[in-house]
Amino acid sequence: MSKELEKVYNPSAVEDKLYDKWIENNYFHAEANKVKKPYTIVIPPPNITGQLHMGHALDNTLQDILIRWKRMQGFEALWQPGTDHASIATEVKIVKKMAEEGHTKESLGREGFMEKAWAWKDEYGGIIIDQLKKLGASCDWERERFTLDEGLSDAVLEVFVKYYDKGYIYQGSRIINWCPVCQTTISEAEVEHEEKKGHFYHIKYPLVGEEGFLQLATTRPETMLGDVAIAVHPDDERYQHLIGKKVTLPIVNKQIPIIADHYVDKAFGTGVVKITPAHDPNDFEVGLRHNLPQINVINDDGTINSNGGNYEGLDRYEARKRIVEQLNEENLLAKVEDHTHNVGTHDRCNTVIEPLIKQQWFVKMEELAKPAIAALKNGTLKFVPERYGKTYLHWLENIRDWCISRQLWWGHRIPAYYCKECGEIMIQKEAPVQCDKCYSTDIKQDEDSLDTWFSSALWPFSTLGWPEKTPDVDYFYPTSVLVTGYDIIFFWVVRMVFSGLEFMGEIPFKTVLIHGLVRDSDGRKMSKSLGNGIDPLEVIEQYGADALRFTLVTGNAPGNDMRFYYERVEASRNFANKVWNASRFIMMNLEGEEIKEVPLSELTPADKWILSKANTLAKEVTENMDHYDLGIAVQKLYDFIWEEFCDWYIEMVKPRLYNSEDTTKRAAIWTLKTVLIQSLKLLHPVMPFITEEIFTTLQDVEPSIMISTWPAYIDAWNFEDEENAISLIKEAVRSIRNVRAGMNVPPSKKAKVYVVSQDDYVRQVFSEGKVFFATLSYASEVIIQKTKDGIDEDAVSAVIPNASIYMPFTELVDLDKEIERLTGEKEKLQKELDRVEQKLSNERFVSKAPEKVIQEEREKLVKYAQMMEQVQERLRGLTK
RNA sequence: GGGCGCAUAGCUCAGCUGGGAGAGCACCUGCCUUACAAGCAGGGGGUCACAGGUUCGAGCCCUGUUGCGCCCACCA
Repeated sequence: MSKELEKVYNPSAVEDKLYDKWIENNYFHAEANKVKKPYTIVIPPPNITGQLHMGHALDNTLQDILIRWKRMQGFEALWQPGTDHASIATEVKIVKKMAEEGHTKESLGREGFMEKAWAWKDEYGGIIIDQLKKLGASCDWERERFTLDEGLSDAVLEVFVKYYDKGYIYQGSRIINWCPVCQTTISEAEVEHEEKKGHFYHIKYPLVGEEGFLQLATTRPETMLGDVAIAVHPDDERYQHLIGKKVTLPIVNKQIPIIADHYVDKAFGTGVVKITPAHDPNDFEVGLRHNLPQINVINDDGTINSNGGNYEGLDRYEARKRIVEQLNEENLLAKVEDHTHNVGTHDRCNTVIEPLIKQQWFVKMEELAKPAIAALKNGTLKFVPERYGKTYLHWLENIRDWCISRQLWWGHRIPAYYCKECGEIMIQKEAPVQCDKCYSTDIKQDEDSLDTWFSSALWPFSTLGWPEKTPDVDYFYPTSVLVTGYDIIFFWVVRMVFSGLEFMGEIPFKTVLIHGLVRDSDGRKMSKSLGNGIDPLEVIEQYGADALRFTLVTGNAPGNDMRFYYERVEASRNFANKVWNASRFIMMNLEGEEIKEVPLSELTPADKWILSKANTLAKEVTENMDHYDLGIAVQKLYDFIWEEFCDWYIEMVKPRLYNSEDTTKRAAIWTLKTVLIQSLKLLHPVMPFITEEIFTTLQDVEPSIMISTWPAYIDAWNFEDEENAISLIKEAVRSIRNVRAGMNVPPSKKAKVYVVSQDDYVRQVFSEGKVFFATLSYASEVIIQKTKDGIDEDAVSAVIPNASIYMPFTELVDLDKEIERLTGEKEKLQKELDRVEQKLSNERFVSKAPEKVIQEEREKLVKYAQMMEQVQERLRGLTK
């Protein structure tokens, strides 16, 4: 009845099978359950345009680890999945595909377009979900949502109307960021500032009514077509006499006033600034202060409009070139300098954005930001690592109103209805049949749609059914933790927090776990344009999902970027294989019987030692996970399983397994199995597949490791004495191996090993561990005695605290080499002794350091002195 | 201009509230020991960027310096 595993772990042979099993058994499903405590994570909804990349792999691995862990801990663990319609990103793709089919948005019209768009969603929207499944994500797929589905759209309308009624949403003509390629507005957060090389054009504006010029510099000469003034600082002595006078605007040949405004920096350039309210955010403000006209000279597509006179129809950059030429011809161009400056670009398409004045919808942020700021300051909301709280605060404290309207079709259409008769604006969830005011039925809905983040801001509660009062909302909200990259704190985290506070009265999550970027092996960002991205699916195919997951959480602290390279994946894969083979070994030795509980009293010191270590491990791993120190937790698991369990315990136990007469054999088998299961459970959240495969093969009692119980610390498993005893034997084994290796003695060459100690306890420890001590130290025989009587003078020796070890080799040993080795040992010990003695003779140390630390130093002193004595004695014996 | 982070072994990185410097990979030596050569045993290798300070004690705390990196910001 004992089962067997394949010789080498083959992930692709088991992963899909196990995932299907989990799904079939509904293990991922969570429901409001009053008996249990909820633990909730909402997935950062991937774009339906997306393919799984390393960033997703990391983000979702972290979430899956937390969810699987909490599920095992007995929480009702919900991982809420779904996807985002990603309005602009998706619309771009849809339009592109339509173009290939010979269609445009205009030719299809809004309805036709939406049909195509939904078809596109049906075809591609599920790809990334399938990819997440390959990773092992234990989302509750029954609950999968989409930001444009009915319920979530209802939430969006509800929120829009409530904000509007409260006066938080308003429509206004403001200067906004316009993308001439995407032909839509974008929010502040979507503008990326790139340092670009450009020019500084110094232009002379002739004074009106007197000789001379005012010289100023600009990086965008084409905007001068829309200049309405030039400004100087009110206190600038150079220009005092000119304030209130006029200059002639070159090219346009129009007189514009010279005004004074504090916005101008006297020290920068000539201290003179051209004012173009329609195309610069600062100038816009200046224009408002001075009641200046706004002259728009740029069309939506980035060409010059009819206000640009001869330049009408030219692209903004062509116009720039020609305007500079004309200025030069007219001797009004003083000079052109090279100049690198920050240029705002659209984060989606990299186009230089154009500030334009347009009628748009905005969310007033001041009041909404206040509670979100307070939540962080009073500690209800926490960031891990903490420093990202500062990023969050800084953004909120300087927040500007949020431009939410987009000139796109793929998204939530703004629920604003205009009466064509009287111009009344009606904001309501359902389209009105007639005008509230004049009862006309000639009503038109606003053409614009909402920023995609408007709907994802509601994700933590809209996915649970809000605005309906569902039991799920009650039970699962607020969620427990949000896992995301630092790059979307502004876009998403901030907006979820203020939305949650506003509509639910509670923060949407207690903790935000921030992770960094996965970079390539040279530290570069993985990107499509560089072509340096690594496909997680390929890694999974080649090494297994567990190896990928393990790699992504190893050797990394929260919030830090990491480099991805295959050597690390190989190391993870090797670890998986190690676990696999250790399990295989144990199963081979189960002897086909179900091992019944063995009383702890029947365990040998070695058994108790590993059990005690496994017990401590459970405690520490749990603590580390509590603090989101997953990297540390994983490191501990790795060390324990590979070193303590495989390299030491399994080797210790072999002689007992191979000896059918050994009375402690059953205890060994029980311990092997118990510790293995404990290790598998602790490892399961990180490596779900391999642990499940082994767990279910190993035993028939429990159907799945993922619904088994997370190991708790057990007092009865704490064996301090045995830990000390085994660590003494380990030290002896290590020093014997060290000595043998130093003399090039092959393992096949066995030797008698004498353990000499005056200490009764030490002799007892070795005598209890005699059998495995012999194997591990390549001994033909182990003799434990109180004195060195009868031991060959030429025997090679090793020293451990309170005992000397002698190995008489039958062949000639190089005595000089032995003396050299012992001398080296002596020097090392002397150094340690000096250090400890110096410390202990320092009065201030003895009087100020904690008692525990002092005691430790004293113990070291005794130990080293004792070892020193043995080494010296040994040296005397050899050199006389 | 403001904020934040990083600088630890040849490489990539851990190092929790300060108490004798760690891992993986690479390197050197020896092993096909009946779980695993994707392995076993042993080993070399670090003025923890620099300079001060606090402390009995600093990789860790404070100040400053240098070099990288990121974020934010309206200097035309």
